Amino acid sequence: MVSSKDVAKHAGVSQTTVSRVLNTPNLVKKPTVDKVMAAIEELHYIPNAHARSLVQNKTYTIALLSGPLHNPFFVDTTAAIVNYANSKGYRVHVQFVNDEKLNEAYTSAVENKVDGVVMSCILLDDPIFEKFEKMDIPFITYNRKHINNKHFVEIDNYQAGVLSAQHVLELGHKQIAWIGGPSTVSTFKNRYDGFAHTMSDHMLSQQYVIQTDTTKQGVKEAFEKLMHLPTPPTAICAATDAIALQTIDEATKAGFHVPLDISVVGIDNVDISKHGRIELTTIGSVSEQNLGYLAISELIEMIENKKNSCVKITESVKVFNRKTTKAYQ
Amino acid sequence: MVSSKDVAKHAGVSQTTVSRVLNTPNLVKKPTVDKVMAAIEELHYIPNAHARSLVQNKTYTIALLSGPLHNPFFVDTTAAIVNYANSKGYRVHVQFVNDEKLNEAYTSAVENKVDGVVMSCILLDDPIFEKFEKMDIPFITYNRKHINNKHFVEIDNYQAGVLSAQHVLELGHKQIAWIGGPSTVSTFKNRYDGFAHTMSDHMLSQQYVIQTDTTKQGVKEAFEKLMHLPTPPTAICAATDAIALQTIDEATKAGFHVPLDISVVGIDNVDISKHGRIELTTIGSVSEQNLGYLAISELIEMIENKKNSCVKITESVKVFNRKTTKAYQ
DNA sequence: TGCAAAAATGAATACGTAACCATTGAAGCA
DNA sequence: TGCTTCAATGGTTACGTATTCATTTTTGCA
Repeated sequence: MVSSKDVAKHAGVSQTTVSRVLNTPNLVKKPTVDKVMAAIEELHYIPNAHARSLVQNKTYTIALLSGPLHNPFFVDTTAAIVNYANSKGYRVHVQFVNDEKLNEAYTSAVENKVDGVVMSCILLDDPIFEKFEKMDIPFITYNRKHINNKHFVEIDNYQAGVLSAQHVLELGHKQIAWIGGPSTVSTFKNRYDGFAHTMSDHMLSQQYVIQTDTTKQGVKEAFEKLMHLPTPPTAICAATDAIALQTIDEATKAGFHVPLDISVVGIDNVDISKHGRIELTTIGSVSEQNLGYLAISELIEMIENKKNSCVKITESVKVFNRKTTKAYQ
Repeated sequence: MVSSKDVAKHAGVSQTTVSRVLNTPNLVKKPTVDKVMAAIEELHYIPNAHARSLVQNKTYTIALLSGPLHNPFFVDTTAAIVNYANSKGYRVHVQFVNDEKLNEAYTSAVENKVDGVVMSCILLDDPIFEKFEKMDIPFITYNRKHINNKHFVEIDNYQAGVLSAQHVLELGHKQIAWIGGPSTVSTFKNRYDGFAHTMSDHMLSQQYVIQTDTTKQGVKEAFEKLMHLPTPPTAICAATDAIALQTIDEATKAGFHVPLDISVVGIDNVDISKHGRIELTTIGSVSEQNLGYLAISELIEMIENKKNSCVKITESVKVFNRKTTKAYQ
C-alpha cells in the first residue's frame, strides 16, 4: 500500500507538502507541485479515503435505506438519489431494507459515519428518529413519514387516497375495493384514510378492504379473495402502483381483462406505469418531480449549508388518467 | 464523538480491553465484559468503521458499478447483488455509470479501499482491468466481458443472438430487424454476431440492422427509421429486453399492435418481461439464475477464501416463448 | 544592503481502532 | 511453599491522512 509518506520520500519533500499538493496546490511552488505529481504518477499513489475521513470527520458518503426494487417506485427514486448524490461528489451506501432488518441498517449507517441518511423505510413511530437527531446526523425521509412530522418529502397521501376513490366513483363504480399495506407506515395509513373518508362520504360500505404485506404472494391472495366474493368488486384502488401492477398481473393471468372486466387505479405514477402496454391510471405528484430527487437535493443542502430548518415538503397530487379504469355499466 | 477511549475511562479499564470486549469477548472476564458493555450502553458508543478499516485493511464494502436502472436488467441484478452482499455483512457502494464517467467510478472505488468490485460497465478493452489486477483488488464483471477473458459471469450471448434470429425465422419472418447497442461492449457484439451469422446462414440480408445508444430517444428513432422503410420489418430482434420493451412501447404508442402487426423478441429474460400485460418473448439463461447473484456470490467467495482461480461462467440459454412474437402470414 | 513581511516548507500531532508485546495475578501441581 | 503455566489486562504502536505550529526561504521595499 503506497502512502503519501512514500510519495514524499520519493519526491524529496515532506508528507505535509504532498498533502498540500493534493488539497491546496496554490500554497505550493510550481516546481514542487510538478515533482510531487510526478512521484504520484510513478508510484500509482491513490489517497486513502478512510484515513481522510478519520481526521476530517467527513466521509462524502450517504446512506440510502430504500424499499425493495421489485417496487418500481423505489427503482425510480433509487436511480434519482444515487445519480444526484454522485453528481455532487457523494458516494451512496444502498440497502434495500425490510422492516425487520431496519436496526442493522441504521447501525451500519452510523458506524460508517455517513454524512447523511436518506430513507424511505421508517415506521410511523420508529425510535431511530430521535437517535439520528441526537447524533446530529442529517437525514430525511421520502415517501414515508414519522409521527414527529419533521424532515420529510412526500406526496399528499391523504388527498391521493381521496382522488383514487373519487376517480372510480365518478366512473360509476359502487363495489370498490382497496388493496393496501400495513397501517404502521404513514403512506399506507394516510392513503387509506383518504380513501375511506371519501367512501363513507358516499355512504359506501368498505367490505372490500384488504391489508396486504405488499409481497407478490400477498397481493395475489388479496386479489383472489376479492374475486371469490359473492359480488366481487368492479374497481380496485391500489395503495401503490406496485400493488396495482401486481394486481393487474394477477388479473390478466386469471383471465380478467383490465379495464373491461375490472378497473384498477394506482398511486405513485411510477415511470413504468406510462409504458404503452401498461398505461396505468394512477395518482401522482402534479409537478411530476421524483420524490427521491427532492429528498437527496434537500439532504445535501442540509449537509453542506448546515441549515437546521426543517424540511417539510408535501407535493400536491392529481389523477393521471390512462387506460386501466373504465366507466361502470 | 465518543470513542473507545472514552468508554475505557468510563468503565475503568484500558482501551485495549474495550476493543477486546467487542472483538474477542472470550478473552475477557465476565464481570469486566459487563462493566464495559454497561459503559458502551451509557455513552451510546458506536465504533468507527473507518478507523477499523485503517488498521485492519478490510472495509466490508463492495463497489457496484451498474448500468442505469431504467434498464430492468440492472434492476434485477442490483437488487440481487445488494441483498446478497448485505446478507453476508458487506455494504455496497452503488454507482450507475455511463461510459464517460467510468474512470471517476473506478477511482472512487480504489480510494475507498473496497474489498471488491463487481461491475457490468466494462468496455471490451478497458485498461482498468489490468489496474485492478495489479492492485490486487478482487473483481468480477457480469453481463459484459473484457477481452482478457477473465473473471466474468455471463449468458451465452452469441447463442442468444442465434436463438433470437432462429425463433423469428421459424415463425416464417423474412424481414427481420436488429436493434442493438455499441459493439465496444461484449454483450452487444456477441449477441449481434450470433444474430448476423444465423441470418447469413439463411441467405437473408441485413438491411435492417441499427446500432443505437440504447437510450429511450435512440430506440425511438431506430424504430421510426425502421418503420418508415419502403418494406418495413415484420419482426424485430432486440439486443436486450430493455430495448425490446422500449420498442414495444414506441410501437404501441405509434398504433402498432405487438405481435399482430410486428413481432418483437428480446434477450435477458428480465423479471418485468413476465408481467401479464407484457409477456415478452425473450432469450434467457436456462437456469434462470440472476447474473448479479452469480457474480456477487463468486466475488465474496474470492474475497473471503483468497482463491485466485479465475471465475468464468457462461450460462447456456433458451427461448422463453411468450406473447410478443407471432407467425408471419 | 538590510529588514520586515510573506511565501513555502517541514515537524509533530490527532483522528479511533486493532494488534503486538509486556505485565500482573491466579491457578495448578509437586 | 515454590515454581510453572495460563488467564486477564494494560501500555504502546501503527494505520494514512490533514492540520497546527514552527521554521526556513523568498520577496518587496526603503
